[in-house]
Amino acid sequence: MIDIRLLRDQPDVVRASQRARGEDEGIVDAILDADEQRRSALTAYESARAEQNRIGKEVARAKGDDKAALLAQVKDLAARVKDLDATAAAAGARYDALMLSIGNVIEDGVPAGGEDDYVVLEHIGTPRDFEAEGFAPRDHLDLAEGLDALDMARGAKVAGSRFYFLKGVGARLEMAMLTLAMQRAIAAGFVPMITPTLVNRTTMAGAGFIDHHLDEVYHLPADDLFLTGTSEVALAGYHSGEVIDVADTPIRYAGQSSCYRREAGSYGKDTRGIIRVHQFNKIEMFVYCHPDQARDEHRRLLAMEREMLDLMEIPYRIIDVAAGDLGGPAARKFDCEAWVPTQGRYREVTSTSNCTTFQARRLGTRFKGEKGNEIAATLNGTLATTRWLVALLENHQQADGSVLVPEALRPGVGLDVLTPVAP
RNA sequence: GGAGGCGUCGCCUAGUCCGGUCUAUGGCGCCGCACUGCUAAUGCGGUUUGGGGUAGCCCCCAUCGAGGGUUCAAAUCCCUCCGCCUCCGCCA
Repeated sequence: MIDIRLLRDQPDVVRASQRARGEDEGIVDAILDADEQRRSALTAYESARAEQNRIGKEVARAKGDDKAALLAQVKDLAARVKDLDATAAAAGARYDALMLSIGNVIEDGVPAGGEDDYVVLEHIGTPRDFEAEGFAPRDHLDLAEGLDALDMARGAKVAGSRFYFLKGVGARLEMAMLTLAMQRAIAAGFVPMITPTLVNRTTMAGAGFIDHHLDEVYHLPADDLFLTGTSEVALAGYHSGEVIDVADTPIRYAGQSSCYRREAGSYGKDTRGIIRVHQFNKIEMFVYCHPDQARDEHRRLLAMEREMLDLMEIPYRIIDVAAGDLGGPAARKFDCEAWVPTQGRYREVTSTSNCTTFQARRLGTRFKGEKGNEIAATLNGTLATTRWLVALLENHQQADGSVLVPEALRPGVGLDVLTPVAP
């Protein structure tokens, strides 16, 4: 949720943000109008209620005829208070619905436009020239099956399409990668967390996934619990309703969890291998900080992602995601995209968002500031995830189907080279 | 799944049986002031959170786990839900 005071004081800022996102800027005036109505309805209710409270105290003191007279007088008032309360509640509900539907105000410098209007900030590393090396690269699924590292067929048998088993060196590679990511996060001052992957409705809504991404979320109706698509959800809920101490120093968490996504609406997309799956693992960074520090903290999360990708020794680029592709809570988002040789293009492997106070306002996460309690800022970013295996396998493959393990992962995997097994 | 207990303004706690004087008691902590070589101790005052009104001093509304209901009036009565604790049952 955005700050209503910003919308009242500088509606043009919000209009410009909506325009850049390609969304309706008329909603700004709709909200201002609803806010006006809500406040006048509230004032009407509150003054009637004050009158009722005042007479109520007289009733308590009065006796006999006086009391009977007062009761007769206040009976109508009680009915009127009830009506005014209902009116105010309805006006409040209209206002809330509008406020929840508007996305965060974008940060200065975010490219305008939609999915294809991103700006490439930097390329790191150079894709290998397989033609010059004299062989055609195999895709990650071929490679992984050759290494007996991945079993898609049995994943489908046991759970359905887009499920899989990571097996043998596949499991070892993922565990080594996740462990390295966690160790680096700890070294950088992040508090390691293993989070709940099932959360209640309140938490899911607070993180913003019920209003906007409901189709992508697994729901367990018997218990009204939701499987989370990222530990961001649990980490955002962690300090909900609390006053935390981030006036000077950010609180930084690194959450490890399995992540679950329905991938509804992506039928036919990325059906080969593990690029798009229903369940995967991820190390997610999540930061609470003073709003004034959010921008710097965002760059710090990006730097963490870069260092980790550098250790994977894979070529990647960094993009500044366009306003229309940000998602509601983000004011700015940087994605790192790794080179996938067999697709001849870059694919998203990390994503870091600065949600400023948008998410925390909804979750009620505050800190003691100079002007009393203020809303904290939240940020998140990927430090490692299962999809990275695609880039690791494809970029480090050799002509014989073996795969070199990057230096940084060798201690964790316990191998320098992953070698194909006999068929 | 069953039985019982509990949930009060940062923490602990009184109040709930029997609705109104609850503007929620007291302690701890915290903040300010006073006193005191310094510290400590002591005394006095302040200290829930959110919203609305106001130029401002301030005023008003809501808030006793959450949501409904009864009533002129609810921390207090009724209903539903949530969470925690104890015991029993079941159990990858």
